[in-house]
Amino acid sequence: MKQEETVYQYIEKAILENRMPPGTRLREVQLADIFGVKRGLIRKVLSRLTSAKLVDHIPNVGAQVACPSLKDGQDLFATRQILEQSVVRQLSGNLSHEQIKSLREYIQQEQQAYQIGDSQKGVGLSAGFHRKLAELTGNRVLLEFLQDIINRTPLVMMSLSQPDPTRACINHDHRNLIDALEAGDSDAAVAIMQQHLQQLEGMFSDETPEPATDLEQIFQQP
Amino acid sequence: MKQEETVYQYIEKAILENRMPPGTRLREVQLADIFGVKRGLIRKVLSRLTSAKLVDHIPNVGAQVACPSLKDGQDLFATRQILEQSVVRQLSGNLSHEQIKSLREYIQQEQQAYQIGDSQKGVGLSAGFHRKLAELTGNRVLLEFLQDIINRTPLVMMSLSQPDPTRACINHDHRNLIDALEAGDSDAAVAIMQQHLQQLEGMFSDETPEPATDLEQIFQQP
DNA sequence: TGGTAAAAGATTGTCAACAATAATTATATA
DNA sequence: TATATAATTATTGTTGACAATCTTTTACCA
Repeated sequence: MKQEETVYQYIEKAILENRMPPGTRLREVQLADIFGVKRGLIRKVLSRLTSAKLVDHIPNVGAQVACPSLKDGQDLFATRQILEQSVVRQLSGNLSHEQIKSLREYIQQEQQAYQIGDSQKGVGLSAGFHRKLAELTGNRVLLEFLQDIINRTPLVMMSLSQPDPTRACINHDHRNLIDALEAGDSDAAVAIMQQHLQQLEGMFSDETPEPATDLEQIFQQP
Repeated sequence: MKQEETVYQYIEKAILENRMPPGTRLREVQLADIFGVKRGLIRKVLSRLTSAKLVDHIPNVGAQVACPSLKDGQDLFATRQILEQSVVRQLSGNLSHEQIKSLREYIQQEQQAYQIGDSQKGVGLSAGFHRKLAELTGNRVLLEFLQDIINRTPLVMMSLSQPDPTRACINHDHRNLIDALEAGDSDAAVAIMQQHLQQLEGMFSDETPEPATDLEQIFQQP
């Protein structure tokens, strides 16, 4: 695979999984050494992460994991409501049996992950469920935007709320949502999504986590 | 001003104003010579324009002005409908007298530009009106997304429709929209926006314009 | 003539060395 | 000791030269 893409995904994953809390400094030479690549490649990756708003870049000082403000979080969730409510309204009553079946299988995986205590995997699958819904609309621009928002959400949660295993999506909601989509009850589907996201947003507080320092250790486990 | 920003805006403007039609090749050394900057700076700018989807980049071949497909255009407009309908619904009945007045002054400028035949300026102001609405929501994420969409729209129109001075926003719609916003008639406001965008989208065809070749000439006039 | 292969040219991609800037430490002084 | 200032170190930013790749031209042959 393309080297740049690999490095990008490693760092992105480490940020999304909160192994590098907001504020953690990302030094170019250090990252280059860790991944065994040239500094120029790291610069490109950090630049991309910056435009994805996962990283803050201060000229002549450097990059650090982004620290979204409370307002950033509120605006993100407000926009997410607009887009995801539209998604479920579009999908409601318009999914094939195969598509419904595929969604049900997906949330079963999700549930299993939580049951065996792998909340890390569960959170990832929960985010994946929302992406899957966006994919089903077939609208690539909408998918692109929602992907962007979904990726930014973990950082917002980390910046603004206590680390808490229950902060993930509620699997029960996902099941109810699929039922409503299958039944073609678009009002119910929209209402479920609205409450679902509101509940997530409700977990904000004003705690600020400590930045990480030991990057080598963080990238031990791929 | 920062050199990179200046160059970015020059090239962006040239693309948005259709001085470089879709498919026009953007050679690094040529652009570097034109703007009197190093090639590295041009590479950064082209990279940013690529992630803004105004430029297509083919590895080891180079950059060219993006050629959005018909589906790209449809998806873009569908997403624009979602976001802009939400904007006017939020704004309806929630604007101060000053804000309404500012909007009216704005479309007066717009109208004047069209009346004196400066359709170039008119198109720019029309796009600005839509951005202004997004700004008034106060939601920076929403603004960011809509800005992105508004910037991509001219390229879509150029790729998919005949160059046509009437392709711009209809000023009359903008006036009616402000009236509805002031009156707090959100349903009317949404309906106006819906029809307004639909009309714009209706101008698609399957013509493909010729790429430009003489970049020096294009950048004569800043 | 038409088509294929080699050579030449043009263009993008990468890198290592250097420059510029910021952060840290050491030093001097009241 | 506390503060200001200078020297040092660490880090990011830039550049020119070279490498890799693609495109065009040329030469050759059936």
